[in-house]
Amino acid sequence: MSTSRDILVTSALPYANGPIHIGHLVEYIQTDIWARFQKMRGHHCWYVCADDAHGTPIMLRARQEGISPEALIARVAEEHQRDFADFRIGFDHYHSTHSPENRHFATLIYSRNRDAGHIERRTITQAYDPVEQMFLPDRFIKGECPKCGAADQYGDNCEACGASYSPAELKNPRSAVSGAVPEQRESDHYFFRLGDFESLLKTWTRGGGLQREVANKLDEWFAAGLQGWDISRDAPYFGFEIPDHPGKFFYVWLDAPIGYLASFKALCERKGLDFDHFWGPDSQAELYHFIGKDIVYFHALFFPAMLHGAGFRTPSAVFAHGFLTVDGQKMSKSRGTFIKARTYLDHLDPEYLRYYFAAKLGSGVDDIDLNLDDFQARVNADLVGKVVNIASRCAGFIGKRFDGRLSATLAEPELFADFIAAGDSIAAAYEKREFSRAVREIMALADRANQYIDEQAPWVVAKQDGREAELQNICSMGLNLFRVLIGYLRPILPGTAAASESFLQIEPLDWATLATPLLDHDIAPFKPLMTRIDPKQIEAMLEASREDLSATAGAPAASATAADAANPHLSRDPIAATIDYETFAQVDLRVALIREARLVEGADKLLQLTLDLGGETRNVFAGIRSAYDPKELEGRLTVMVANLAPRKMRFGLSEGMVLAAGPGGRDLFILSPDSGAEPGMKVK
RNA sequence: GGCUAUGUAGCUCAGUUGGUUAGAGCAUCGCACUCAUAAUGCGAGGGUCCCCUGUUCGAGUCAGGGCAUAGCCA
Repeated sequence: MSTSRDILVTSALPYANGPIHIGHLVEYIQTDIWARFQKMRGHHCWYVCADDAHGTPIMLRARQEGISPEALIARVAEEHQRDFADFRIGFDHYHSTHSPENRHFATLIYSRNRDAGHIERRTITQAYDPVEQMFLPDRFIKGECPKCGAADQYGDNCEACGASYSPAELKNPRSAVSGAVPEQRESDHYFFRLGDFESLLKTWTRGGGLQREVANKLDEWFAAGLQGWDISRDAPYFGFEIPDHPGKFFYVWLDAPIGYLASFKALCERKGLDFDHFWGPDSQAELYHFIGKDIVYFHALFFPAMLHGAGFRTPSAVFAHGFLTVDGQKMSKSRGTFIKARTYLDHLDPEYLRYYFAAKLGSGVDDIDLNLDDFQARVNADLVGKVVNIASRCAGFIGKRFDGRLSATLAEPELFADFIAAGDSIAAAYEKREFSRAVREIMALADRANQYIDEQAPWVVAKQDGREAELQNICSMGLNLFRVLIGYLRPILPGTAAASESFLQIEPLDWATLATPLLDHDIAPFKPLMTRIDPKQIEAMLEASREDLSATAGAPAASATAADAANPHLSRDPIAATIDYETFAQVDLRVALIREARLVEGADKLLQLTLDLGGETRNVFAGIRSAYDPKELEGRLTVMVANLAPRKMRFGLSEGMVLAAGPGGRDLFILSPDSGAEPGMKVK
């Protein structure tokens, strides 16, 4: 084996506003397999990660939950780490971007780039929410698509027609936070001059550390010209304040990748490692970032440029992977295929998913599909039927007839040598992240092991007197083949490997010791190492995932694709997940008489309604001015949500809402009960 | 719309620099076996390699144009 390498690997940082799901796990499992493989090869490999804890979505979510952002990210960090640990993701350290180390490095990298002239100030115009008194990220502005007119689209692109545009182009824009009409306001922002690093980046791109597809993408970006990158955000913002610019904060995407440094720094403190050996400008250590293909931009352009500008080394390589689909389609909440890590763990063994992903992962950026029927068939056939079964077939004889003792000699040294020789090719596949190839080769060996046992027919030998030594040799040979197989699978199946090691009563396997067969050795009684997947478990997991959704009713339903546009309403606004009656009954709908309707001074979308509930009146602001003249509403009956929390608006307190359908503009239609209904009647 | 990928058996995927009759696992069917968690072994059937047009003695592989799917467009 070659000399020991110093390797630092990372997975992208999960965002701290929600739980880990099986889509995330593709990356953590991929990275973990690679890191475990490197460790088995005897290299000094460190695997670090962290929660990405800053930004507007976290700030707003915390506010929505009525807790501080710190409390939110602390809770999520705990959930994330429990999920990762249960999937046997073997981080050497897990940190947070909201940490002193990260503040230190973010500030350092910023100030060094600033001092070198790579930061410039520009005044930009941005949407501003006058009610919340904050600037709005594109995702927090909603309105009608300027191309197709679909209502309720985000500020960056349209989910109905796929158009992309700037928030300023949206028709009837409004803040997703307060509902207010956004204003355009100016603000000073700080930009990282990415263009200063074009030649560095071109050299780095050609350095061989990037996948072909990713390098192609970069060439495209080079051709388009590198633009400055806005790295600041205005208060209020949950993040790090820029030291020399009070009221300005580092954009979350600035300090997220810097979290790799911060997390590793914390590991260095714990383990006494030399940080500069890995991150210094002349570092000879290897540095790899595993990421999803959607964030190549940040990792292959900004991050290396900022590191270089601040006097750190650039990554050896960035490894992008594709997305996960389930049964050939995007994960869907309504189909139950939006499966959280925890939901999976409640029903299935993590080893199954680790194996299945490994069996499908290559070094490219292709999406991979979790086909649930295939998943069950493949895990049962390969792992239980083939691999674990080898141990099971042999262990009984060794236990019952030889008191758990393996032979002192190896029955088929040539076959064993073939198994060991195959290790080079398997290792090469692991090294290149061609896990699916490694799995194919390992399974071909498992087939040979089963063929060997079949040819030798120990169950026949066992019935013949005087052939005891032969029987012991055959079964010992089978168990030695099993030991090599489980060694090869160890990066993928750490749990099964550990159980096998304790069955064989051996130290944790590494690549080098596999070549020495286990002879004249006592093993423990055999216990099943892995059980089959029952389809009921998968069905129960899907069912639970559907239930997860109803627990969070009110979350936006899965977005519809432009393809199923037969009915534009259903495709723009898909039917939400099923809820039970109790959930529905929480909404108190009442028949209301519109006693008075008035225009609202200063609001071009609102009408102020005075609603009579038969003994109680409510003041409600309704966004229906574009469709109704106040006079035509007075005296009408309609339906309102009577127990909606009052909302303070600029024009007063709104104590409920009236129900209306339609995309907006003139096409808004409020509900009316049939004649006979009286104000205050409950709708149920 | 532009760009980057992907499209091979019912399912999931291999197919190296173009080279005989396109492969594997699962599923299906037949046979054998009964040590093993109904596991295993042997064998069979199953293909318009998305479509079209080229290049070539020869194309799953290369080029051009379509179609479908996914992602990116800061």
